[in-house]
Amino acid sequence: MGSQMTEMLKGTLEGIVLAILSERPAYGYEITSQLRDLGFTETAEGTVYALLVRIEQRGFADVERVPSEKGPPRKVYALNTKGREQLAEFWRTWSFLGERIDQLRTTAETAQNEGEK
Amino acid sequence: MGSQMTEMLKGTLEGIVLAILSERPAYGYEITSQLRDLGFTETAEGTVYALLVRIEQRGFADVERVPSEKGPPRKVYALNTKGREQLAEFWRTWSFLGERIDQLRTTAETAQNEGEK
DNA sequence: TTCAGTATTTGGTGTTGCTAGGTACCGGTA
DNA sequence: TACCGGTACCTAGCAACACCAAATACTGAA
Repeated sequence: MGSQMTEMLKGTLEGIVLAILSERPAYGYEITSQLRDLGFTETAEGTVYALLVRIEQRGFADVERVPSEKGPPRKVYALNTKGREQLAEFWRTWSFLGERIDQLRTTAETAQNEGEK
Repeated sequence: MGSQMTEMLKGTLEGIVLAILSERPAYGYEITSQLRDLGFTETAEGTVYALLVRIEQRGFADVERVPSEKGPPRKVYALNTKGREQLAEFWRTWSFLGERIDQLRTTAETAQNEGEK
């Protein structure tokens, strides 16, 4: 996808990563590949790492260094209480927005069809 | 709502306004109040006007100055072909994102419930 | 003439994801 | 040994976006 997706991910990517972390703790490289599997093939590695720094700084996750057999030590992020609250808030905001937009879509398309008669 | 919504609106507000314009031509002040009616009570006027400038500059809408009885002349924006294409692209991007996120939500909540057993 | 409502504009700010590169550790291969 | 691909993390600088604050301007009513 293109720049639309880039702009739309602003504000949602954080929620997406929080949701991934809510399933189980994970580290950056792992999250990046999970995002690829999810369909976000164009999300850059650097983006994920920067986001994780932010998540840690805001106290949404606890971090633990775990040695890896295949490379440098991993930084494993585990969602904590504050992070779960943030995720819940994300779902609320997402639902609100989704409802309005879906509503707008139906009325807009109806208006469109009326005009085509 | 708070800053979550602010960030989430990035990239979607343009689509929302394009959708509003797809129903019928409108001017900034009018769009602002429509947004309020839609539930976006915290969207600043300045934001809408800046967005409309962008929409015009990218050639998504044709603009016409129309005198008003109650104040300064209105700048009426009418969505054109390019704008409709952009709107269609917005719906595609939105659907894609929505599907992934909803999917993530269900799996995350399921995992959550499993953990609570 | 002051005020509220209508209507648009503009400069500066903070947050965000992306680009593009770098560092570092490991195993296998030439 | 030297090299390379896979793993794993970090960073500086950038562009886009929504928001804030304030200004301008036109109208009719108090």
